Amino acid sequence: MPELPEVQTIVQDMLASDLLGRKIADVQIYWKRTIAFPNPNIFKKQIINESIREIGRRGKFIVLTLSHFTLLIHLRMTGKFFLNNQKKKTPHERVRLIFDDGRILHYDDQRKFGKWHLLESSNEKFDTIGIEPLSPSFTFQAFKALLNNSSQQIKPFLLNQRHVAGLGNIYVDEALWAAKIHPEQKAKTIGLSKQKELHKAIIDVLKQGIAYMGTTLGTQHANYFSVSGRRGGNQTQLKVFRRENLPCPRCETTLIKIKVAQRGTHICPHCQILD
DNA sequence: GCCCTTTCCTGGAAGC
DNA sequence: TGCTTCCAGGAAAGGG
Repeated sequence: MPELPEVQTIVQDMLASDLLGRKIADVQIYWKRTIAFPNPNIFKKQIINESIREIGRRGKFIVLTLSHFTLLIHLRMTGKFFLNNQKKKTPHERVRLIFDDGRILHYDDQRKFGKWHLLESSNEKFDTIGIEPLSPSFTFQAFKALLNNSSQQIKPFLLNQRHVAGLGNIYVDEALWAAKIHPEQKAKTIGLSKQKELHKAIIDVLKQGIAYMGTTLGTQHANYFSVSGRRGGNQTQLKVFRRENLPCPRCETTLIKIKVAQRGTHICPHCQILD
């Protein structure tokens, strides 16, 4: 599932694909509900003839700055992009953008959870998104203040995009394992030294994810591919995620899978103890 | 206002 | 073998 490192890799791929300055000549919508805003007819009218001015990321959103609008895309579980010249519709294609050079950006989304928003300003959407964990504003002091202000369990706290932007199930499990914190520990009850370890772990697991160009799990129906169709490499670096019944890389205790806030959660029952 | 539950979706896996 | 049920999960909406 695309989280910050996967979205970052997609953005880097789009930038490397010479999409900047390209004009959108046409658009096809195969699943109307993918277009969250505005309604699909208005969306079509507004986006045709727009040019791509900037390509970026905010949290898990891909941000395409166009001539007059901002296109925000959230891939959720199974959204993917492929850029090529192939006109044939793929089985799970929901939207396609056709550029003035003939290339087609196919948006594939098996489970139809992904959403596109075409807005005049991205501000309204970004008001509710928290700190970028790889930006200078993600200081330990800022993170500590957020933790000390929440009685939520640490796992759902970290998954909540209002606090820290871009974390999902994979990188939260990895960061909590690295900091030796149980996912059900209440945020405000985490001690100072573990708060510091967690702050560092979040940055480390995300940077590693980007360095390995994302995490691709599974084979046939893998949930993440870059724009060029390349698989990520970070799955070989995971320490706990989807590694239940395997030994903990730190202490060799058998890793287990539990449920926290309705999410499948992977922990080492020896390293990650509730305080 | 905070926290928990439900909903949206498909297809592979598990159960019978 | 073939059918049904369960499960995966990000984020928004609804409920307590």
